[in-house]
Amino acid sequence: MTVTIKDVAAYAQCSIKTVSRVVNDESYVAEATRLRVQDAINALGYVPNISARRLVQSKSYVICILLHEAGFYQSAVLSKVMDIGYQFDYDILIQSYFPVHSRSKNKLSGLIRERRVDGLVITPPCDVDPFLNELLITSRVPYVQITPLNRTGNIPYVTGDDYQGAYLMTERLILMGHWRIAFLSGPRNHRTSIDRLYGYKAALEMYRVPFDADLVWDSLFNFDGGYNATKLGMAMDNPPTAIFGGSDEAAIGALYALQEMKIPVPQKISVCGFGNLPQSQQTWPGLSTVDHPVEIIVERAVEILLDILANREPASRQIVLPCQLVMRGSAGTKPPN
Amino acid sequence: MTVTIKDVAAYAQCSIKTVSRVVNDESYVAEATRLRVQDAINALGYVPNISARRLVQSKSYVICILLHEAGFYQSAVLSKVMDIGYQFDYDILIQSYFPVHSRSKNKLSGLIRERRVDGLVITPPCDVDPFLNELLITSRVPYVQITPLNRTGNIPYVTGDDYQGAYLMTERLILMGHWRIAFLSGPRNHRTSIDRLYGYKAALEMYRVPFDADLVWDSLFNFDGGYNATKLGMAMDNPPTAIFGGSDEAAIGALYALQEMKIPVPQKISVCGFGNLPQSQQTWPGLSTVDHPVEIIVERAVEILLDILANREPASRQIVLPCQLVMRGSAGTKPPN
DNA sequence: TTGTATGCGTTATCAG
DNA sequence: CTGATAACGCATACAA
Repeated sequence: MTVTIKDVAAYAQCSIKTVSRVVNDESYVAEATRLRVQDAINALGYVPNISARRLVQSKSYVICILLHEAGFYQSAVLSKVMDIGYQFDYDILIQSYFPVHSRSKNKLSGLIRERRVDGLVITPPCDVDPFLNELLITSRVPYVQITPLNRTGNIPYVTGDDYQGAYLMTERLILMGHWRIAFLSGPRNHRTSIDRLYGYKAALEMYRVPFDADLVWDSLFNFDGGYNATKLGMAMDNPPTAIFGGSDEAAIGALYALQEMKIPVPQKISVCGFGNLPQSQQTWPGLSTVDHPVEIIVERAVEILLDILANREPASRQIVLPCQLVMRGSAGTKPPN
Repeated sequence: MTVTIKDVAAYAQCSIKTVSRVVNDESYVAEATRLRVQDAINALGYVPNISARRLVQSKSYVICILLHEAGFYQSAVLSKVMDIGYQFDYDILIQSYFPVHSRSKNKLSGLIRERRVDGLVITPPCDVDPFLNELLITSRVPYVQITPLNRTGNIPYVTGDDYQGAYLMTERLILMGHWRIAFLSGPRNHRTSIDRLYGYKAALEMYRVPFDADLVWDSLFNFDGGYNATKLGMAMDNPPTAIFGGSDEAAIGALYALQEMKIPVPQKISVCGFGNLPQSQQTWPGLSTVDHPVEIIVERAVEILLDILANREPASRQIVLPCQLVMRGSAGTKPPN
């Protein structure tokens, strides 16, 4: 039925090992033999059986991208993954991981323990889950983390410089005259959220702008969170003249809330986000934001993983990429009182 | 090194076949033996080698979702895929397919011909590519299409009723007093685009609203297309009082253009989309749109594929799901002249 | 209810 | 440069 390496060998009148050599581009094959084998392969339409190769090499040639939930950030990650996926020899598996579902745990556990994947890229906030960490350690499967919580040890990771990005944006807002800047914060165990808050605080301090804890609004980094926080926060006695969303999603929620309250942006209040997700350039006004280089981060993470799998020492195992401001229409100078 | 079925058999003092039976939940195993084997498995930490199983069964236990590019629609598809992926025994591979890149072709070709995947879900507009079709036919790999161009033959597909959805929305706009309704059309070879245009035309006809070819604006179904078309179209002598975007993306582009031109929505002009993508509820005003049940479509498509792979006859092989209107703030009654 | 023997299609070893 | 042969770990007829 299916044509195997034996058939090719018979057709080309050589041993299967020689066919194998040709298929795998090994050296020490006479040119004449190589051509004869190539012909045989074409004539018979031979395609190597990947399962056999995997079995004998104990490799799956699959890497897994682990994602927590399906949000806009995750979509951006997946976009890039798709984009590069066809370029290398590994297949890319996507897997969601919800620690609360035991089925999800089992699935992932099987994936790793049965060696169905050679390595993983872990996206936040999967890395905070103890079960996953235990699994990764005990199974000794290689992995690279994206923006992980814990950056001690020798585990490879790639991340954007959230602290620096938040600092830059806060500084910019201050330079535009804003003194009362609300910050939409995210989940407490999310490293990204923590760093961005610190960056915000650091800039305030540097410019001697008093920090007001009442201006740190919990948003969970999503649309609804940003919306609710803004609705609530703008009702305070002394509302801010700028809102800095720790994530684009939250900032877009804030934008929506302000529209609903008929508070004009940026005339009355400025709004900024963090991420520079595709959505941020489609709002009106365009969302000023911090470019968090997701695409490069994903690319680097996959590169490192592939290096490790190939026993190459990666150029760098721990990468922190700088963020940049992207100013659009949603931020302006502080309005006169 | 690694513990195999033999080790378990030795430990449990039985044959490997018996271990195999226990592992695969086959009948005809004495309860006592089963327990002994279970103990051995636990004691030794045995995990079946998936590659060996795959080799001997000639199955990969992997299904592939084929996507064309990385847009918001694709993100919605992936979200759902992720959401259900951990529930079944197959691993999910995502693969992009750009017919113009030969590398992309090679990758896909290898994936299918090397039987690295047992089946595929094809999303639009991948299905219009002749190379892919040829590949799918000759390789005899099972697949299910989502919203395909060609619906003849016996190839399983799942789609939303684009014609009906567009009809409903156009009707609604007419009933709100609109007579001049622009339609943002998509790529000509995109079945979705064609059907939505027909639905639009049919409603106009039904209500005896004259069709004006100048009101069909090319948008490519994306943000930029919608933006450009609107900028251009609104400059005409007799501009429309409503814009019906054949896709949410295009409609969001239109919304942006109108904001930029300071034409108030919905006071001066109504805007509607098609898709009900997550983005459509985050614009201001909220985008009135047609709910295209992507999630259900994906779910059904995967179900059908799994049925086929398990040699079960699917409940239905060709499914057309109705669309529903979702009215939000962006559409209102026609303004007085 | 249990076991034996064989094959799946490669890659790897080591001798020619 | 080439080839015979042994793994790889499991499933499955076929026996017992």
